[in-house]
Amino acid sequence: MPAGRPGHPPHLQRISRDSYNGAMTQPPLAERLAAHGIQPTAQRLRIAAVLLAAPQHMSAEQLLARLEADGARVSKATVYNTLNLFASRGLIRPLSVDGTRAWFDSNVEAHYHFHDVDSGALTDVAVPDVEFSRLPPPPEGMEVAGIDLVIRLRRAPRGTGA
Amino acid sequence: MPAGRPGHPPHLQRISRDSYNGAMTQPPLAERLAAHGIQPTAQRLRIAAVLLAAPQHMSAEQLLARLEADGARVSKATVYNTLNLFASRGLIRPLSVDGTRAWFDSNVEAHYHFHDVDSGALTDVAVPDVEFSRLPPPPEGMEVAGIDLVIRLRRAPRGTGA
DNA sequence: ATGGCTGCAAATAGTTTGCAATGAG
DNA sequence: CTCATTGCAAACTATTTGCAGCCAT
Repeated sequence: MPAGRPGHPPHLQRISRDSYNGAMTQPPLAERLAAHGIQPTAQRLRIAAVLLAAPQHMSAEQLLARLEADGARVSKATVYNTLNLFASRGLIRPLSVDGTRAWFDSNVEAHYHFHDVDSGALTDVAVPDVEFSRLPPPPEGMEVAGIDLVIRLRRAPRGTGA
Repeated sequence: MPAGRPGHPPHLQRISRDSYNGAMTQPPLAERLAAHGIQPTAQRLRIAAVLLAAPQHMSAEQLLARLEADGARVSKATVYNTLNLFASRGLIRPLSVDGTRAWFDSNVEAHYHFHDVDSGALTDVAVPDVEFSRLPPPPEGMEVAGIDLVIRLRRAPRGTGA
């Protein structure tokens, strides 16, 4: 049932809570949001549909552009608010890779990143690909909340690649 | 020649290239700058004097505040320009720890960081305290330019600290 | 005189916030 | 009806840029 959107162009808003997810292995978006205590509104679902479609990294700007290209009607403020909401509820993970922009990772599982400093591209590094044989103990009264590992890459001088 | 102190005549900069460093163990600042191909101007030396005084992390804002408190006359633009210049020449290292601000680390030696997510405090983690027993090979044609490791800390529930 | 560096302020970029309007229950 | 959510624009914060003046050469 197409949640009646405000008298908006009918062809644009056709997301109902599961139409985007019917064929996927993951639980429907609405449920995933609900599981994190997030009310499934139309724009939240659209945002989730784009960002949570696959493990990926997106900036607010990218996400907004994508939404607009898809014909979704979501304001910039809502994109930011929603991303922050998702992040605060643990649905997505904010990344600090480049100081100028905020990135959000739809993959909240532990993992690390390659960062191509030339292109800015971010690539996942699976947990088993990294192994710490030693880590410092956290200071008194502190505990480790997470480990962010970013391996910066640059183009190899030449022929050094493999 | 005594370096200008707070409340100083509007026009003149009386820092000469080494007045700030005569007693330190490191090579004079002017030489350090020169070694990185940076011309030692008055404000660059003042900025370097503050930031390079010890291994530490500072934001542009902090640095500017400190300079002003010290009575140095350096504009915000110059602080940013200088930090970027220093960073591009490898004199300091930019850090991406929190997406909202750029941090600069006066310690360019390889090392890692603790980041207290509550207070925002940054603490160094020495290289020998971390050991990787496995790291992924960089993709074809790429080489590792650096590794940024940030261990996020939060206050332990209680009594879990030691 | 020349060229590099600086200060200032305006311009950008990214993100947050205030508030009225809107829609779901 | 009521409340949460949204959109818009203005407000903010962090950073960069344009340009004229100054300094050392």
